[in-house]
Amino acid sequence: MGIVFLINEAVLSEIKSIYNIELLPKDIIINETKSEFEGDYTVLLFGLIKQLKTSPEKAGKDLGEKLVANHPHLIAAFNVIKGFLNVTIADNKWLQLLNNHFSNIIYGQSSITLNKVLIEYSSPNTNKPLHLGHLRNNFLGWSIAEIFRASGADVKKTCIANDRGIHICKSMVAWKRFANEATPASTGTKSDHFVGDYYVKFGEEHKLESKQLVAKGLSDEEATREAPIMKEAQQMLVDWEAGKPDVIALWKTMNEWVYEGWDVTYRNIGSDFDKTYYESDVYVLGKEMVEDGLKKNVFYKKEDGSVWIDLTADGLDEKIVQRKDGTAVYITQDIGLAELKYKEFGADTSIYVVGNEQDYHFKVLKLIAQKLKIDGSDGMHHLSYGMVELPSGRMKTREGTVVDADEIIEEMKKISAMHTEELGKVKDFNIEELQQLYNTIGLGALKFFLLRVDPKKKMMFNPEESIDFHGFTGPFIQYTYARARSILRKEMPLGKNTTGEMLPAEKKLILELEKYPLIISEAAQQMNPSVIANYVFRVAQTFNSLVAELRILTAETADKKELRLQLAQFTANTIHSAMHLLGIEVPERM
RNA sequence: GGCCUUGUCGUACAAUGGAUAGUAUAAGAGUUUCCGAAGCUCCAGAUACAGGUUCGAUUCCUGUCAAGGCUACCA
Repeated sequence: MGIVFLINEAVLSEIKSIYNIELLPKDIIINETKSEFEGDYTVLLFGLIKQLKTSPEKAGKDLGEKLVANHPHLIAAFNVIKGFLNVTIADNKWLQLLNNHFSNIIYGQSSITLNKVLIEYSSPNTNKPLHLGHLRNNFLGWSIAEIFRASGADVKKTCIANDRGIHICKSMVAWKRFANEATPASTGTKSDHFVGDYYVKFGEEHKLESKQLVAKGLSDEEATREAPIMKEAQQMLVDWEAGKPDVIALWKTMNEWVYEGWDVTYRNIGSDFDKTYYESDVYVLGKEMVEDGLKKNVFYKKEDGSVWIDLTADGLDEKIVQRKDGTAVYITQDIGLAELKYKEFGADTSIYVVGNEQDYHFKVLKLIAQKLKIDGSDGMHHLSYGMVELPSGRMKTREGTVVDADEIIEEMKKISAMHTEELGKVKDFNIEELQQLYNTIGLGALKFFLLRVDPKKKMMFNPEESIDFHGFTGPFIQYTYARARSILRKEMPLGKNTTGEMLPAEKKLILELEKYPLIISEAAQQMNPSVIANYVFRVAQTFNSLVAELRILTAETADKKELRLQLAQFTANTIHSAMHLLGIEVPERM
């Protein structure tokens, strides 16, 4: 049991004995005591005084006295300032908690109800390589899965490859027009980048043709629609759905190129999936469900043959679910996929990790799923994350401001190599060990940078100065781990119980370490890895302060040495575990 | 225009309605005969604006201003 829980329990029982009032655990608010005040934890009394019919000062005094008298093993002292009851935890309690952690707790494992969670993440379009925004998605999805797993859930991960649609047709049209049968192999280009280059080419050509049409007197909007290359792409989508052999063949080839390139990137960043769905497979099911929805009168057909849903009663608009030419739109596949995923995984909670520009889309999707009575639709949850922005604003393919995933990863490794060589602490490493280390540090820096911010918020990425290796960063935490391990390589704790008074630095670290299980459940509840990132940083900081202030291997007494060795080990274990929840590895030396 | 999000030290990020609003960076001052200086210590510096709700508001509500997103028979 965590310390906060124990205090809560004690306060509840004393309130009952003094005032004869039964309160619930959630009625008691307990915070950490601010460092300027005496004490470890603070019970807030303001919210209680109405029910207790007394003043905050009186309630604090009465409660404090009872707590110390009746729970001496837990609470050693108290003081009351205004409506704040500050309590000091008994030194022996800290030691007991520490030892419990050593013997009982397996990190990252707790025993909440075992519910089934399905996480869909990554889900890129097959017309270009992955960029920085995808990385935020991938790191978030992977981390959330791990955090849920640590909270006791049965987690599966899926990916939907958006492998059909106008976007891939654009790359295909441009390739047909301009490539002259070139291939990734013939040009020596990473294959997903190769396909992406033609997507960019399409955009350039489209802009050119639109301009010409505007010169002929068309409006911007008309020109955009009527440009021959756009018409060509639209025709290709119709041909694709009709199964025209040469279109299908080209589509298969170009998609294969993209998958081949992604595989490399996914392996690099550690993304993995229990199952990958393909839009080209599931859109058919989606269309069947549109038929079904028409029969159920959930959808309706307009005169031109397009199919719609009217969501005005729910405060939203009318939304198209199938075009007049009979082809599927974006949301059609998601309707089919929702049904399919429930059939195959039966998850009560189904999380979609998708950017917040699709907030509306997912609101609509959930409503449609509920109206169609798709199983599990009530458990659908959009984990909506903010864009990664550059100092120049949003990343734009056309303006060439996209930060490419492969490039940034390479860049991070290079910087890691540079720093490592400068410090010269691992001169005995061989080439493979060095490569492994640069990979660990570089990816660690990148992942930590993207995960340390609340997912809901947009975040800034400044290529020049964003990725730092000092302060609130992955490498700082990795460094702290290596430092703790270095001490432990010299001597391991014996695992004995120790006695004696706690010094402030020791107590601070224990207080931090003791919270870990609580932090995991908070992160799971909020679906927010930044909770873990902030926590593990505080642990590292606190440990470093202790190391600077106190001696471990040459401690004043044998008991102090044992205690601090245990703290070093506990710190290392916690860092290792918490960083794993973020998908970040930690090196023994760096 | 309508709908949704977000405005916190120079910069990047924190703060279930609680004490003097934290942290990191950059700037300034220290700190290596002693367990790893990618560290540690000290020093400065911010809640867009105006109201409201209450014992108490960065947090909740309203308005103004600012930024971003959605408002496609794109995905």
